[in-house]
Amino acid sequence: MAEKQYWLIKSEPDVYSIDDLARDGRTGWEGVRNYQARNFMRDGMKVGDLVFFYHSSADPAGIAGVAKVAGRAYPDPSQFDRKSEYYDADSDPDQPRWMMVDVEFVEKCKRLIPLDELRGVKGLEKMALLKRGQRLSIQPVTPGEWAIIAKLAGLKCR
DNA sequence: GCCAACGTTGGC
DNA sequence: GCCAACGTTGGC
Repeated sequence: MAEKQYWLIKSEPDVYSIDDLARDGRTGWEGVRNYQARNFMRDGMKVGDLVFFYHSSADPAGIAGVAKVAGRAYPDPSQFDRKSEYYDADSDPDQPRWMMVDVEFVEKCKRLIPLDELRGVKGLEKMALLKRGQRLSIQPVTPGEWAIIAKLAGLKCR
């Protein structure tokens, strides 16, 4: 049994927020069109892995809650949907280019932890999210980083 | 294989 | 709305 891993996924709350996930319970994380992010979903994410739900392009941006990986990666159907904004004409149905996972709501932070605050927290100096110019929408989180943030956010799952 | 041009992300 | 940073594309 592989060690449980931790992740972070970004979402613009105007598009899909932690409250939306709480309402839906579970959702498909479709539309990821970046190879590195795809690889994390396809090769890294395992059922039960915990995921920080990060609000990007928000005021303030920050960590809003926790989800968990609900299933292994599967081909993202939106890549074959001509009407979808995520349609990819170059993706071969026999060898789908883009994958997605389902995520399940776990809990909401007692308070949102703003990006600005994270930058000042001891122990998070090397966190991927805080690196300059970091745009990756799916990132691994170390157990140490998880523990620090979970405590700050008053989360039950640590 | 290089790299300029272009498109996108996301903080501010 | 601006723009720095970055990923992708395509000409050569």
